[in-house]
Amino acid sequence: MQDPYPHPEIGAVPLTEVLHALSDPLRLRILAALAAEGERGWGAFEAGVSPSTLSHHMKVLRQAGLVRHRREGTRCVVALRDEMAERFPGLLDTVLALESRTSPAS
Amino acid sequence: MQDPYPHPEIGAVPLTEVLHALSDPLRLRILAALAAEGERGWGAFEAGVSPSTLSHHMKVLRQAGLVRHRREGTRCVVALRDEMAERFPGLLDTVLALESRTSPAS
DNA sequence: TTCGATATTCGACGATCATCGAACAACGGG
DNA sequence: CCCGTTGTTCGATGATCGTCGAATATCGAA
Repeated sequence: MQDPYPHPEIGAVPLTEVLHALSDPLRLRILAALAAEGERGWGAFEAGVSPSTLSHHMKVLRQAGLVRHRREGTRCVVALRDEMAERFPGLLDTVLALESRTSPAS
Repeated sequence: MQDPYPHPEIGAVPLTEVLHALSDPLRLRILAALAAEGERGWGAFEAGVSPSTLSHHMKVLRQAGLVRHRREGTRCVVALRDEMAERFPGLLDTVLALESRTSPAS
């Protein structure tokens, strides 16, 4: 948990890396939660996996330019990174819309 | 090269499987070529990989419901599978549009 | 300064992936 | 019927992935 977190230059992220980051059910659920309810404390995710695994997925999302990590006191706040909508317009919106239609939010 | 080829029920394909199929540069180029010029003989792809590798990627695309393989005499014709636009509307269009903008067609 | 809460990093493990060459199967043409 | 063309399948190999527990780092609070 260092600060600052390494975030990639958004223009340097390849499309295929973003698509790969999106191709996992858990990561998709994380993004859907962020899109629905805004930013969120790291610990507030009920992922059903160990902390180390969750940390791994967060890192994949961060390196793909999809989320930003920010330190807030002793915790970590995760938020969608809005530059993604400029880098790849429509991509995240489309995928999340399809995801919610296919696997309905409880 | 058997006939008929096994094609999945389009409704049974998970979104994450499609996204995974899309997350490879070569597969993306194959789809872009099909979208740009319509169906195409298997052998007409200049993929820069061995036939067995190309066959593998074709299989991934087929199993993800993105393309259809059809036998035509002694050859094999590959085409985009249009049911994909009903299963996941806008997904392929969005991705291909972004791909062509990011890596310009020569 | 010591302690607990919070998240990352470090092996390790089995699974999947992208790639290749070799062997194989199916078909049309001689 | 034998051949060449056309893809697929079958190991094999090295890389990456998802997962975990243990160890570690950082910060606020006591």
